[in-house]
Amino acid sequence: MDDKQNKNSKINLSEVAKAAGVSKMTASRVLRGEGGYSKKTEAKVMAKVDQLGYLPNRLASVFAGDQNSTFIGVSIPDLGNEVFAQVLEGIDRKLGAFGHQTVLGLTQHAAEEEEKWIRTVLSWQPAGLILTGRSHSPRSYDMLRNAGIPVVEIWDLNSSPLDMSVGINHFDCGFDVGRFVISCGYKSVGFVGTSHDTANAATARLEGFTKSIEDGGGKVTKQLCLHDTASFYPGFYGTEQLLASDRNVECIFYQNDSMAFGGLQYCEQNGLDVPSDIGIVGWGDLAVASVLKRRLTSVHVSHLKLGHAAAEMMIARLSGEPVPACRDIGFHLIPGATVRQSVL
Amino acid sequence: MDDKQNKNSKINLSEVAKAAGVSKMTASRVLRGEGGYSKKTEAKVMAKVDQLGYLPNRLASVFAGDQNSTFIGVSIPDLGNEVFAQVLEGIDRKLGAFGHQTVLGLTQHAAEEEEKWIRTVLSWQPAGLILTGRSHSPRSYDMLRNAGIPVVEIWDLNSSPLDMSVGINHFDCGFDVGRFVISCGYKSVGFVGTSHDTANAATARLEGFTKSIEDGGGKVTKQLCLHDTASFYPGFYGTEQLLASDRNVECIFYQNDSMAFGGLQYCEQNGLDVPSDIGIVGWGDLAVASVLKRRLTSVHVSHLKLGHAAAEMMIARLSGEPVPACRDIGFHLIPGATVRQSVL
DNA sequence: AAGCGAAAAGTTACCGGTAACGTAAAATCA
DNA sequence: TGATTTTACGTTACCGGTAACTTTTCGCTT
Repeated sequence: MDDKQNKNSKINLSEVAKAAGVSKMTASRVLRGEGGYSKKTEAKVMAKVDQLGYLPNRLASVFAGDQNSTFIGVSIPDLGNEVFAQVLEGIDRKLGAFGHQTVLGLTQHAAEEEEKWIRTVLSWQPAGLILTGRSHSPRSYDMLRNAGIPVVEIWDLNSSPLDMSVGINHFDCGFDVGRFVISCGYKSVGFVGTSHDTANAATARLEGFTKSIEDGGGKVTKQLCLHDTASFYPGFYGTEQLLASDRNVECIFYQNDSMAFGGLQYCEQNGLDVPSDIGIVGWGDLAVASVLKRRLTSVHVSHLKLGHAAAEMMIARLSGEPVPACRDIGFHLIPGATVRQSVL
Repeated sequence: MDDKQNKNSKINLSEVAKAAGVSKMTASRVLRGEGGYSKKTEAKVMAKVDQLGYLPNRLASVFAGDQNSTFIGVSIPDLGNEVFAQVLEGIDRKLGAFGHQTVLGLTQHAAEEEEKWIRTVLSWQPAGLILTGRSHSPRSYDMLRNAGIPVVEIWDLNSSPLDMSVGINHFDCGFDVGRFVISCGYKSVGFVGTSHDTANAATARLEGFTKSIEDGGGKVTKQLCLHDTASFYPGFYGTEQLLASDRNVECIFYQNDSMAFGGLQYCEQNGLDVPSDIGIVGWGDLAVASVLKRRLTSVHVSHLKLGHAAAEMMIARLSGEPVPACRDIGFHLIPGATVRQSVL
């Protein structure tokens, strides 16, 4: 009953127009501020809009206008990783400021999940898509190409993106970290992360890291890829596992600072001094690092800025401005104090 | 040119039907699996769907069917607070599993932002709304009532919700924490948080806390509401500020564990022993607490479960099942080791 | 073979707006 | 004042699907 009444009370443009004594078209013009009507008419229509509490049906107008909607589909692997939460926040804030809406998709790092989500979200005629990661299923590629809408791939910089790409080069980043670790005199190092996906950015970092470690005469003796979120506790027990299987590791590179902090705690609670007994290197310059006594060796990346950049590229593209295909937002190494002093 | 071609290549149901040699309606029936067609026809249509890469236009079908969409609008204050990121993750995962899409809105704890977002998202004819918090602008209330769609208010349990409510009673929660703090023998206590909004859940916790502290003969001598996110560093400098203005505080209650950990770090780095010099109480049982040597005194709330519950209520309601107006997901106090031993 | 009912397919109208075009009224001009 | 332009508004058709109804086809019965 209540429901029925509500449905009845959901007034549309025709009713507003009728109430104001004008045609539907005139009311439409007034609402869009398109011009071509008198002040008097405008006042009449707006009065009725207020009085009746009219809310336009954007579904209908997008549909009618054959234009795209203001939806932007945004896919993010998971929100348990602080990094992605920040990226999403950056994207949504910027998009919102420009009148766009975020349709969220959590893909759990799985290409099939992403494909399912892409299919669904495309059926809503979004204005564009922002996807995390550069590897998609073949069908996803087909759908994305056919859709003919802007696509921004974020996170891992893609020199030949589907359309646009913004992020950093994770291989290079890992490489720089490795070189730095070598310069601190470490030879036998380990890695603790959670990515089990070869196309993943963290994997790219590990590859770059391994390369420069080996170039420098060292060795990544042990790498752990846990099936878990990249958060504190996996860093803790990952460290335990790694050290249990290889006691000679001198320095550990973690997927991010949260994990690194978990590792720090493990060491501290097990009588290992950082950095004299073991070196700890994080990634991302995350919030937790800001309160530690000893500056965590890490890599600064502005995740919020990454989100902003992605949204800006999308918006620029939608308004017809020329947009470069790739944008590198850069990173910089934070030497920190959780490794031995570098000779550099 | 590419664009034009893409637009042309965006085929619709009519074209599929024509290609398959059937009417639009028959093709529609096949795609919806509605029945009333032969196996042979089904095969013909599906073959063309695959061949042409047809993607249905959900905008049109929602519009035509006069049904609501599968969108659910979800408003969240911010993602810098781990708590809300978890809630959102819980909501989206559950909604996704039932074929719904999340349209995100970050309200920055501001009722006006929320109102703007509600207006926009309602124009997309969502199936329902999930809102964080129980206080909305008068216009928001009007719009929500007029929309005639299910609304779930999460976070702070609302005994007279707009429609449905799920969360915990934050006043009671704060009250329990206060009673526990009193039982540990503390008299002069402080609070560090970030909420400057009186209708906020954290404020409700503070009120409950203050009540029981005063009931127990103690006093909340200093309360700090920072204009910042409820994260690590604000906990750190908030503690510094609080102690600078009142050296006699024996125990501090924080808005969440992240802030509490920031406080812990401040104390440790400034020669204050926890718990002998000062007691630290967090809230939320967040990820960082899992790796600390000393169990952080806190309150466990399952944020993921809260998100699931909200989505479940929404889905149940949409499928016509009876749903209780309120659902309390509960909490429990974690005594921890960052306060003096309780006499309880 | 005619009759009948069910299954399969087609027709029409419509959802709520907007583009494109048409027309009446007001303003400007010769 | 009549012709011409401008402004203000109305009409019609359509976007891409689906509900409701109608028509055709087909198998089965007697």
